[in-house]
Amino acid sequence: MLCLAALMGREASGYDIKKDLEKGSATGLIDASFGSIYPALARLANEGFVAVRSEGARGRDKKIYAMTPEGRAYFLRTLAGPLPDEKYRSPFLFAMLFADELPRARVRAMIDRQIALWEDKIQAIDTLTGQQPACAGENFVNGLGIATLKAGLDYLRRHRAAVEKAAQGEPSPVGAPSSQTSYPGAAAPAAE
Amino acid sequence: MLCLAALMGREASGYDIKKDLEKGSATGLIDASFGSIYPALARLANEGFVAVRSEGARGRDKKIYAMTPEGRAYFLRTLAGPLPDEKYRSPFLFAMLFADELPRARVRAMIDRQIALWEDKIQAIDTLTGQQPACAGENFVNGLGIATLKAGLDYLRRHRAAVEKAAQGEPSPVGAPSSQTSYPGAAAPAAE
DNA sequence: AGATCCATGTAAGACGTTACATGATTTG
DNA sequence: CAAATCATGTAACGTCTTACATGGATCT
Repeated sequence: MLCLAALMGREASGYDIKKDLEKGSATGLIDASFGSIYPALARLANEGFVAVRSEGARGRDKKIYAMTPEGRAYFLRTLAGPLPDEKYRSPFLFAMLFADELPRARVRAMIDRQIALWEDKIQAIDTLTGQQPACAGENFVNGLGIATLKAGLDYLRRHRAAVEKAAQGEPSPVGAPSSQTSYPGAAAPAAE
Repeated sequence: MLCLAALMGREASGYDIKKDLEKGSATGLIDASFGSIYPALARLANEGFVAVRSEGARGRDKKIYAMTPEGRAYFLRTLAGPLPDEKYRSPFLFAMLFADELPRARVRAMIDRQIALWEDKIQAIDTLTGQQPACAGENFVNGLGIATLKAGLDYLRRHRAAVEKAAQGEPSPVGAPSSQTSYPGAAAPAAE
């Protein structure tokens, strides 16, 4: 699916596809490693959804893949069919659920980092949007990304004080929780 | 990690943990199947991070797990350590990237569905927030979720017209792309 | 009585990443 | 000349989901 998507726009080698995904506006939304790209391309070629052409450019052996009409039809048919649920895995948000139990300095650092990450992502999308002309679909997705990222940033900036206040005040060298909430028989800190 | 998180708030059986995750405000953010929960609990018990107690309530054999001080320390230490990157997998956004090539009716339906999903999620968070008292961390995460979801909804409503206009106008029974963009030798539609 | 819920666990399989193995070419 | 980049692929490993196997209890 991913490889087919990459080949909708142009012909490419496995290596090219990896680069495209890294540089694309949608990092974190879409990515794949060589270990999945190469087998996927081989399978797609086998099924007739892509065509391979070897190119010995300057002595290198390079396999250039291109979508076939069957591949295109299959791809669009799949996209138009029922889609799986979306999934958002955020270790940051997961950690924030327990901000009350974490040292304040760490909570601050995590939020700082998240703000920086989201700012960078907005920046990256902006830059890419300025560079290449995009179709309506891409503009739509990029715009949606920017809108939600901005809303997230805004929320983080406005509400961070509340969580940070609730976090554990004592720096306490490393990981020794200062107030145990309500555990029967839980008193010994156990450093390691 | 997930199981430890669930056991931060209360004692529970594997079954209970699954239910908690399903009913928690963070569906899509956090989930796990029995196939991963039970082995995880066994491993954690083996490592001394949780304690097991069998309870033959009404003849049923039920294993109730509770966090140990070691487990608690381990959990908080991990959360305070370096966190992996966040990942957002959205088949919807992925499909929208190619909205220009999809039938307009399908694009409309997908956006309608996404709006409904996000509305439901906001509703679910609101309801849960009203029911149970939460710590600062949970309120923070819930608030952030609502803020970004609302921004997303707002964006979808304001900009959907643009993508829908760019999508393929001809309904054309099923999956036959009406305008091939620029593929050398791509003329035969190939229904299947 | 039959369906549904409570409850645990195993096995098979899908999927994806990391690391390894290899080698040419370009750049500093 | 060394380092980075281009380029492909395999193998090991981990993680998770699905499906299966099992059985008591509760509800209709």
